[in-house]
Amino acid sequence: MNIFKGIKEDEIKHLLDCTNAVTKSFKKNEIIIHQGQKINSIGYIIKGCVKISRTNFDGSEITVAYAQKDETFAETFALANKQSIVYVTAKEDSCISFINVNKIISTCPKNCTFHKKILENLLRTISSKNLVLQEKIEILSQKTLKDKILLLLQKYKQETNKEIFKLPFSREEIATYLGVNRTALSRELSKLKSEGIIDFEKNLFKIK
Amino acid sequence: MNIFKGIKEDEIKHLLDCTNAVTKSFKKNEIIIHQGQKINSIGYIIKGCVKISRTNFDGSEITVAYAQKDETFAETFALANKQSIVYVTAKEDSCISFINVNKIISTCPKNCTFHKKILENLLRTISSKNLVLQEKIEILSQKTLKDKILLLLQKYKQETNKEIFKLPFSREEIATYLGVNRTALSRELSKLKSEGIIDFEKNLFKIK
DNA sequence: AAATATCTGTTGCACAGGCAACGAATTAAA
DNA sequence: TTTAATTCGTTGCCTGTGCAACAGATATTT
Repeated sequence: MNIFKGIKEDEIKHLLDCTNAVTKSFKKNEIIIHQGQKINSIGYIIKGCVKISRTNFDGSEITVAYAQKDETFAETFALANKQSIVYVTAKEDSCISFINVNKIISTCPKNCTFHKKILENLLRTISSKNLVLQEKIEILSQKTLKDKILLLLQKYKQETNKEIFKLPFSREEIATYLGVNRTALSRELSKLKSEGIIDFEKNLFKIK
Repeated sequence: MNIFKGIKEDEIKHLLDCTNAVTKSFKKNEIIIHQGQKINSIGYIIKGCVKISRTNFDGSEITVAYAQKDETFAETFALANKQSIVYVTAKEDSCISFINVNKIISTCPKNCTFHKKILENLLRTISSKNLVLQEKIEILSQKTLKDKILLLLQKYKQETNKEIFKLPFSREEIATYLGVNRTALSRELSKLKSEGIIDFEKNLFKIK
């Protein structure tokens, strides 16, 4: 699901026109949205991959999510016309279209027939983000690190639907996502491996 | 914000009609939505208060959120036409209208002018739920129980905008929400009190 | 190739917090 | 009022995990 699903190429172009969408390029590690920045446009990833995170009050970083090509971000703040509580950085060289959300919601002056479709897509997009957040909450709610790891792996296994699946994150990133210490993660992974519960080699994992 | 915001009483009635909404009553502690139940309607709370939670794979309970009068729940599952991964129970005697979400999205056959308004409201509702979930993630991402408690209290203080504010939850409920052990919560609360960082009496709290 | 930086795993130590057992206080039921 | 049930706080014990320090592996730069 993405906001342009079911909409033809030329209609997408038309839409980007009639909403005065602005497209920008960002280098790897460049900040796309700053924490505290007032937002009125959603970001649509034309090319690349971004990280959505926030600074904890103790200064540490909390990873909220990752988003890739064809996905959107900052919908929530754009809809509320609020300041962003997260910052968004380019994980690799990326290209982003910023689409004014009010122009999506309001009736198109040119009376585009696909406006309604976009609105419905936006609804479904935000809705599915909700599910993603709930999954993260489920993982974070696990009492032990062992359970957090296993749940995360299970979800990835389901997603990829493969016996051996790849986690596209560094150990540090996984630890941050789980909200735990990196070395504790390494220790627990090794333990799970020695217990024969999982197996892994670099970023390839397997649950037995 | 709720899905009927800005819509007149008689139009709401009209809408409930033209979407064939069904209204049901539930006793305290009665289950409104079961885990695994196929959902195609959103729940709109006419009266009462509900708890949204889920069963962890170890059998323990994870509280997702609470919802009150005029608020909605299960939008996410209804939109995806999916099975619910949460169950919803009445915290007190409640009255719920179930509104078929497809009838909200599709153009109204009677051509209601407020249909568009509802759709926009629904969008904003789901969007703001997103924020609520993110706040919970922020709390759960705190490394220590102390930080979790303080962040929770700060958020409630902000919400109520009062020096002394009430947490409408039992200790057990707070602990479940934070994903920690109840006695550990009590211990930490007492410690924070003795350190002079907070003060509390039953459910009334104060941050110094 | 050599030098440097980044990533990952290992281990010792300390302590936060889970769990069990208990008692006191409060509320509900008989 | 008495009894039972629920809620809340306290404490001892023990395990899980954060942290620091380090080493080896891998990737990047010069």
